[in-house]
Parts: sequence; structure tokens; C-alpha cells
Amino acid sequence: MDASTQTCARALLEITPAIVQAIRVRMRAARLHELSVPQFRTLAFIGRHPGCSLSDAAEFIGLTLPSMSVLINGLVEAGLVLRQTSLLDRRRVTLNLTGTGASVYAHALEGTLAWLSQQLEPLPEADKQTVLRAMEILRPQFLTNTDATPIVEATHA
Amino acid sequence: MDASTQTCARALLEITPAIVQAIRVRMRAARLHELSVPQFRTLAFIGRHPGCSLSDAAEFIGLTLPSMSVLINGLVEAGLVLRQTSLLDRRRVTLNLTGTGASVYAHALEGTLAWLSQQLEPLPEADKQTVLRAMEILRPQFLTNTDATPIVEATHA
DNA sequence: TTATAATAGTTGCAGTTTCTAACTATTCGA
DNA sequence: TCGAATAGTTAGAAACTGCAACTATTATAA
Repeated sequence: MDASTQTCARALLEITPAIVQAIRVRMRAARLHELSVPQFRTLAFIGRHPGCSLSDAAEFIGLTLPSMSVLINGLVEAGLVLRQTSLLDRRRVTLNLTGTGASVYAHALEGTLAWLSQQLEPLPEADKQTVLRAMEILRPQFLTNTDATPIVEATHA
Repeated sequence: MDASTQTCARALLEITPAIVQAIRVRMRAARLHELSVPQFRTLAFIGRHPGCSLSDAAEFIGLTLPSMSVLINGLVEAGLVLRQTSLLDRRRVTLNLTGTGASVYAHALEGTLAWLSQQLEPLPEADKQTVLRAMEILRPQFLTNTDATPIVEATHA
């Protein structure tokens, strides 16, 4: 294991939790759209993968199936997500955003993004580019391929 | 707000929580050193700031004072941290790692670092450098200055 | 065709984490 | 010296998460 890998790992381990904690605090402070970080990420996933299953969401977010089931409970009770039994396989569950869910997500995204942008704004352009490139580099390492979910039966009223 | 700032913010918001979640899962899976991410970060902070106060730790980690008090409770009960009343100001609490605390932290760091390095290892050298630079750019934006704590009465047996 | 196995979720239970509100103890300032 | 400010703690509640055990459905194979 070369030194640069170690240094890089150490920096990631130090910085990324701090960033996420800052995001968490900011999201909690904005009482308007009461979403936890996992809830927010789950809404984003469902938005990108209408009709996905519970397992899909659990694997992507990094939660166990029971935990995701509970998380989805909360989102369903809040009226943000629609949980329906799949017609193709009645063991499976089909997840979709409700209109409210989509708009709550959009609002949370907008608010968090505005705040985050404000934090980044003073950085020189080159630095922003570096950060952006770094995120693109890390994406495939830590985000199980986002677009593997077959988008079938997205809606079936 | 220029577009690159927005794009950068969006990427951060998408990727960093995924990285931290992966770290969390990995740390939980490694039953050996049973530390949550905030506990781990707190141990790191105390290690770098022997004799720091509860408030110092709370502010750095991004928790409220009561939450940090409880978190420290756990670490004290686990024998990882020493909580003593400050001699200079008896309202204050003085935090230090125990020998066990230092070694548990070192083990957790080592294990997590090894795993994280393994994830990064396949990346080309240039990419690692980009990631490292990005972390250094983000550090001051999201990590309240780590070295502002006056290191007094680090120990007073 | 039917029994067994595998898959997808849910529920119950427990342990943590984190918050707010209310409290105690100590120190500072007028 | 008395009131205000500071540092922490405790109590109570809600949310998050995991494991174990369960149900329901589908696939496999004898």
C-alpha cells in the first residue's frame, strides 16, 4: 500500500464525516422540510428509480432490509412515498414518490444546496473544479451503480 | 451563484453521505472496536487536544452539549476516556484518553484506514492526488479550526 | 404435482443516538 | 454580595438501526 493511498484515505476519513455532520445539522435546523439524511437520500433514489423495490433502496442507501422498511414506513406515513405490492411479483414492493414527496424533496434539495453553495462560493474556481472532479472520481467507488434498476411498472394505478 | 458552485455542491451532497455511510457500515461490521463514527471522531479530537473541554468537543463534532455529554458517558464507561473536573474552573470538564482509549482508537483507525485504502488503491495516482487536494480544500470550510484549543492542564493526576 | 428451498418484506424487540427543556454548580461583573 | 452568564448534567421523548423470527410468495426439483 503506497503512501499516497494512505494519506488520501486518512484525509477522507477525517473530512467527509465532518461535511456530512454539517449537512445533518443544517438539515435539522431547517425545520421546514423535516428529513433525515437517509430519508433525503432515499427520496432522491426513489425519484431517480420510480418503481424500485425496497431491497434496491436498502442496498443503495446502505441499510438492512428491516431498517429500510421502517424508514419507508415513516415516509409513507408522512405522505411522501407510495408503497404498492408489485403486480409481477407479489412478494416485491414498488416504491414511488407522491406529488408531495417530490416537492418536499425538491425543497429540501434546494435549501441544502443553497446553503452548501454558500459554503463553497468563496473558493477559487480552480478549487471548485478540483472538488468536483474528486467527487466524480469517488462516485463509482462508493455508489453502487445508480442506474442498474430496471424501470418497470413505474406506476400502475 | 455560478453554475460550477451549484454543480460542486450537488456532487458533494450526493457523494459524501454515501462515503460516510460506507464507513459506518464498515465500522459496525468490524465488531472488534465497537465505535460509532461520532465516537471515533471524538476520540480523535481528544487525542489531538488532550485536556479539552466538553464544549470544545461538542462544537468540533457538531453535537449539542447534552448529546456530547451522553456520548462521553459512553466512552468513560467503556474506559476509553477520562473525565475530570478542571482545577482552574470547576465548571469545566477536562477530557483525556486513557491508555485503552488511545489503543482502541489506534486500532479502529488502522482497520478503517486499511479498508478505505483498499477501496482507493485501484485508482490511478493522479486521481488520488485530486481527491487528496479536494479534501485539503474542503477541510477549512467544514472543520472548525482544529488547533484553537489551549492545551493547558493536559493531565493533572 | 407437490414438497422444499429461496426470495421479499414485515414485525418485535433492544440498544444507540440525538434532541429540547429544565436543572445544578461555578464563576464573573456591577 | 447579588444577579447574570457559563459549563455540564439529567430526564424524557423520538428517531434510527440492527438482529431474530415471522409471513407470504415464487422457484426448483423429485
